[in-house]
Amino acid sequence: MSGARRKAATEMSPLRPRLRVLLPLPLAGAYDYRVPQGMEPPPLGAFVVVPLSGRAMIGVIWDGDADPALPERKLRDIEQVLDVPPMTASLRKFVDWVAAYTVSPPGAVLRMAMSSPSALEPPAARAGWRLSAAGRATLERGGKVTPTRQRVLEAMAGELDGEPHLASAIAAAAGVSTGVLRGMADAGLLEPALIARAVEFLPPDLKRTGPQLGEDQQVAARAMREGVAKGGFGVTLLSGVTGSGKTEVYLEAVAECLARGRQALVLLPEIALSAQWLERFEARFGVPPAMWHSELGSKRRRDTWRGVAEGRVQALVGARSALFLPFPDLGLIVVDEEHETAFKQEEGVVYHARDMAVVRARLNEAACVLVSATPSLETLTNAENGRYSSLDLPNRHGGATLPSVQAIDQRVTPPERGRFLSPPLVQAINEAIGRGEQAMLFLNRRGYAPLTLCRTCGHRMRCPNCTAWLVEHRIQKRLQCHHCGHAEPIPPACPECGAEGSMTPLGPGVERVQEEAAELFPDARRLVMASDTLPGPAAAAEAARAIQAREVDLIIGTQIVAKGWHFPHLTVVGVVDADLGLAGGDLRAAERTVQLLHQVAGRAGRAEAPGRVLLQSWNPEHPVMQALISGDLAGFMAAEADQRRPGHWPPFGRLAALIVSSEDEREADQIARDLGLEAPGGEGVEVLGPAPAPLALLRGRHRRRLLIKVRRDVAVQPILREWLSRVRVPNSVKVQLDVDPVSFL
DNA sequence: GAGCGTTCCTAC
DNA sequence: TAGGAACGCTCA
Repeated sequence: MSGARRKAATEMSPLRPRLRVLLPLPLAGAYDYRVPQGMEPPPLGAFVVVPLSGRAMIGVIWDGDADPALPERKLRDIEQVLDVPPMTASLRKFVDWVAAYTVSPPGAVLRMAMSSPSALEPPAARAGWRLSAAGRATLERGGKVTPTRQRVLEAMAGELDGEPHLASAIAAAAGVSTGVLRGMADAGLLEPALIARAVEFLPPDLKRTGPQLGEDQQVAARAMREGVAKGGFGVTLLSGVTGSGKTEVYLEAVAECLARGRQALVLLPEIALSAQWLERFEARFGVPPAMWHSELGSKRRRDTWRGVAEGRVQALVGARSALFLPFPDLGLIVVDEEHETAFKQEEGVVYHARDMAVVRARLNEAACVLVSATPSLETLTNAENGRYSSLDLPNRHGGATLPSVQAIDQRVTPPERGRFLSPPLVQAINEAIGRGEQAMLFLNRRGYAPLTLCRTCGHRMRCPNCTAWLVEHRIQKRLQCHHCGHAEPIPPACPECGAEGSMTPLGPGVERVQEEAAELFPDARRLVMASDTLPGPAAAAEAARAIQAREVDLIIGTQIVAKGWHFPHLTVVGVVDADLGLAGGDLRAAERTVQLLHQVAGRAGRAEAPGRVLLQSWNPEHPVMQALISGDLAGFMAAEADQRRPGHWPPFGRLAALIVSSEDEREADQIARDLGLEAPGGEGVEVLGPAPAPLALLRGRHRRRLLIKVRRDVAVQPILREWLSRVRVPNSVKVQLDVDPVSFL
């Protein structure tokens, strides 16, 4: 090319590089932008500000080639490259992977990885002062200043490193009052400057050794450390009975990971209830870990996001959304209570944090540890076929024994009419309290009564927006819907027939059990633990403290009492309605009931005093009750596997749900039918439905469900994409996809 | 996700 | 026929 032609080319077609930018919006893919003249092309993963229909938006430089066919006139310039570490290749891959797996737009997944719009703004700055050019010159050339001013100049150049500092800090360093600084600023010796405020995240102390481990624990901890030390990807199932000290074992894996200079992430199902977990972390490492959950304030959120991105956060504990944080070098992911359904995100991008944790670990060449006393069948199956390695702690730590579990047959020793606690359970509680020990009543139902009914006409109080009964909450004096938040006062008369004083609560909730307990055990100090009586982490922590300090005799709680608490003086646990979770034809109803009740039972008898668990059941022969009584959970899970295997039910096949919803019932029906008519078929593919969802009406939307079941070796995502592309869905109808559904409501 | 043009309904 | 709400398209 001649010099003249080259010149013409640059002048006539000012072709500047095009880059793909993924925006945190539910768009089909990345958009192309131009690198403006004079801008160094930002690297892959850089956070950039770009215009989108006139507005400025933050996006990320994404992998792949820009579309050369896109006309030049459509392109806009990248406006700015943000001063944030670029998103790593492994996180970008993870975003793409999750989008493909969940059949969601990649931008919707990216939004989770950007967490909060403010996370990317420059860190908060405070106003301070630094030496001006004049001040510096005065100092260097020995200009004429008063001795106090001279001291300030010297201090700022010397011990304060020439950096901007708060007025108070400068005054203290120079031994003058801040008034001197004001005068110097007026004289032009100082100038205002912002102090970048990087929040400190205290590094975990790796020299501490933590509590003494038992023999089993030491063996498991060593294996775990070795797994982390050898580096690379690998998944380990850490199982063990409640109270066997699994947490201390995996904290050793965390220690090993940190010692190798890599970051560690621990996912908990509900971080708000984890006060005791935080204490254990602090006991091991001397400092609290960084935390990530939905209730973080925007400032803390931004600081933590930055701290993670800049590698200043070494260990972080968080809820499922922490999986999308920008760790530059993640070496370990621990998923504690891996069987918990709280790891499933049910709205927006529908994903299972436990499964995605395994994926992120693989993409990061990191170790992954799944922890549970009652592992899910999915995880057990992966361990059995060798995809995961496994470690088991078969004994309780410190010589404590497992509680004995018995059923109380409600047909033989029923509670009195209108009561819910049977005589044997009442007696056991009385005995425990009499010995100065603690007892617990568990009922997985909030409120006073799950149903309010008119004795005259049979009218039942239902939610106007959902297929659900209204639950009486006597403390708030209201009827509430647990699905949409609808609430109304308790009617004095039947809204249907007008009968006065005819409305009757039916069935028990924790509030009603507490009322009965107040009559039966009037001298016992009682505490109700439910999500509405313990509104925040502080309240939960205080409750745990009061229980440990023996300020409580009887705990009455919903499922939040099942979460890994350590109550050393608790010896008797009564399950008010052990059959509760078994109703309904849910695929995992039995598995989940065993897991929940086993976790509840595990609260009993931790220290020297042996524990006793009593299950009130109308069907004590049920395999679930038998598994709990015998303690043979492995046998139960094996039987569960045998039931699911032949029909290719998960984990031996894959499910995906399509939930069609619309405010207009006929429209929802129509689209569900259309989808049914276009249902894919073929080898190893089966479609069930459409059928009205169990929650046929939710928040005012009518819902229909279809379920597709495919053999394990068939990829369901391409089938789903193709299926949806064949049906025209109006905007008023939403089709929500749920790959690997956990809930069938 | 938000702005904007189009369409359809309603009030005058 | 003007005004306004509802809808849905598009953004590079």
